[in-house]
Amino acid sequence: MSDDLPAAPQAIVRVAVPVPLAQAFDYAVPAGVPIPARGCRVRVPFGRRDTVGVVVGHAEAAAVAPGRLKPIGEVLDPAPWLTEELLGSLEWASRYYHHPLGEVLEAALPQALRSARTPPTEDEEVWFLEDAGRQARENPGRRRGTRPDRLLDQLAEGAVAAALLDLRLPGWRAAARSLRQRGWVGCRRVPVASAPPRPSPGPPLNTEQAAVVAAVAAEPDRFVPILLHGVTGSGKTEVYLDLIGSCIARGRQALVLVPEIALTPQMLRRFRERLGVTIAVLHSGLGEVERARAWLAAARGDAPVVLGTRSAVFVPLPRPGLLVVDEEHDTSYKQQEGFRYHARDLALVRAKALQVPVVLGSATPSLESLANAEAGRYRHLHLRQRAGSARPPDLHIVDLRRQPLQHGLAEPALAAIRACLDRGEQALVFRNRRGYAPVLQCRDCGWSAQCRRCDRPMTLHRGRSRLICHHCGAEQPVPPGCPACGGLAIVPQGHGTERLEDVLRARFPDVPIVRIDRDTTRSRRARDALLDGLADEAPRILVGTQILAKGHDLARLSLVVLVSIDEGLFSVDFRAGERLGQLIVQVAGRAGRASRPGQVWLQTHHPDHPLLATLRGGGYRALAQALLEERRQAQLPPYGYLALLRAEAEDPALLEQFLSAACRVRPAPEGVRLQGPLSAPMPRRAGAHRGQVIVEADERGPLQGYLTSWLPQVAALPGGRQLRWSIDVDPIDLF
DNA sequence: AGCACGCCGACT
DNA sequence: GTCGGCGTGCTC
Repeated sequence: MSDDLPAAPQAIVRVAVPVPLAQAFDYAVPAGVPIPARGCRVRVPFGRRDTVGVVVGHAEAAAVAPGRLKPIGEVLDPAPWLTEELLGSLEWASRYYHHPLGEVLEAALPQALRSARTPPTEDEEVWFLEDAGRQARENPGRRRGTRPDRLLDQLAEGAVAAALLDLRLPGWRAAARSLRQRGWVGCRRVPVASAPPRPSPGPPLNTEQAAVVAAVAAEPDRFVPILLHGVTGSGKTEVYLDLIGSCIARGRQALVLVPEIALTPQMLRRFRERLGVTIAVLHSGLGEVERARAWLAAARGDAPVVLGTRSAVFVPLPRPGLLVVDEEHDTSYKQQEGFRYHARDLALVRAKALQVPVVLGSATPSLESLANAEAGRYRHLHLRQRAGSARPPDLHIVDLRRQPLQHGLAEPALAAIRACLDRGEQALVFRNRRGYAPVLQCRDCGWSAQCRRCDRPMTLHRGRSRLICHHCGAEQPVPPGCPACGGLAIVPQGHGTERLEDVLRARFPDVPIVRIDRDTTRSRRARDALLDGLADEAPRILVGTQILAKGHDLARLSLVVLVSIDEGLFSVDFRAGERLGQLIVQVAGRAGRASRPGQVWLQTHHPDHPLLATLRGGGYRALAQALLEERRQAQLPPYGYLALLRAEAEDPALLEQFLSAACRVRPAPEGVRLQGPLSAPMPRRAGAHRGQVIVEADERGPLQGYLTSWLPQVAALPGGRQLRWSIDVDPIDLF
């Protein structure tokens, strides 16, 4: 009888596999195996190997001949870790950034979940002393110093996690086993995140801060995008903490994104102490196990607060309540290789899908966000009051054309530093170039040290006695004489942080000088020591790069000198002006956080540059207005839309051939323009020749439509395999 | 991306 | 005669 029944239709799942291919692949689900839901990881045979993919759909019939359909190997998750919302947002991102879904999913999952291994459990094994063990420790005749004895000592104060015992007492397990048989010790599993909420109250909010909190509280379960424009020192973090606190109180999860360098132990401690909950932390410095643990804690809904950098935007939030993007203008939110997403933009996409408020905070908002606020798409809320000192810093411009510049620092700036130190305060000398000198040049024949793989000057690092290329990392010894003419007059040109440190040491021998850049913070220990030292309030001079531009409150800092900003004034990059304005304002914000107003001294050969005049006259707001107007006229973002096809190859002819073929392969429709082939602003890097095609459009829709039809044709171009190419939607720079 | 297959140069 | 170069094709 049952033989006559039609065979049950075979279940087919559509699986995204981590390969650079746009399609998903169909697999059969063997009879008797429960059909995995969307978002479940499955092990599948793929070509001649096995890989882990994610179920992205179900199908009635396979897209390939039944004979080619393979069965899935194993269902790795009984229930999906990826929520439907996250999967949907990732599918959106895959389409928007034109990056294969399988690779997007690969980027979103922690490494530990990308393989078939079982994910680390979220509870941990802890060992404790039984009463019998406690009595045994009292026995005066016990043999001291043996492993079992030391284990008893370890546990005497209370239960200890197995992971910690691994560190403190290598080889403890054998001892633990025998002691457990005697009933002296025991072990159990406890959840990691079991700290009861014990929030401590923060300072009372001022009216502006309270207004922001009220705006979010009014509509907690809706997508409300808020641009929180708060000057440095206005207490944006207090607003976040208050919002997160009420989010937790409603039993919801908050996701907070911060730029990489802003996520310091100090910040984490502040969050922990104020919110009184365990914070799941996700950043690049984490080990894979810790990373997976934090991710899973969020995915299970156990972590009330997730704090992380760019890739934390991919964390599942089963109980979503609030998204925060701190320093939303920061370019480190844009991934610059592979899947080139923008975490801030994806936070907006997710907040909309999750129907929760999203707060974008910055003292210097991106022009994109300002335009969105102006167009009414975001709510624009302000924090104008600086806590403590009432006044913004005074801006002084040093005209380098009228100043003899012996040492990179002009006399007025040096005098200001002296005066600052004499007041018992601290000065910050900011220079966006590490190393001793950006160029090493022969005075006789004009030769300069160039990187032969990048065609760019190499930076002299005098402490290490090396010439280093900051683009590809190539190193050379410093030549004793000019390699071109044999002369001995090779001299360093320009000033990096290392040289400024020397200059300042000679000029201010009585004052401690602390240099903070990638070279002095290379090792973790050195970095922690330097950052801990920042709390010191004695008079001194800090010299450094970007690293000093944000984070840390430096209570006694009252003077900031920007050594040179001229590169930023005349860069070819259309975002250079915006970046420079943000940098000046952010660095200036370091000064005068205490009771005294700060001073900012800015050295330039172009004191009359309109950017500086606007910034001086009307601050960041005025500058942003002016820059937005320029962008509008040039049809550049946020009033135009860009995508960039980048390519690099060893052979310049191959590059040219590929890019011009890409320009011809499909004509751009009305409203979309192709520009190229162009050579990249840095035409050679690490030996590779680099070029690009710019795709411009007046609207997002036509740009997306064109990319969707164009890119498959670009991918099919002959020769595409001999070079590296990628597409960058909403590029952040044109390099 | 992997990983195979496949056709032409210098080696045990 | 093979080991091995990387061009091209495929992966449900």
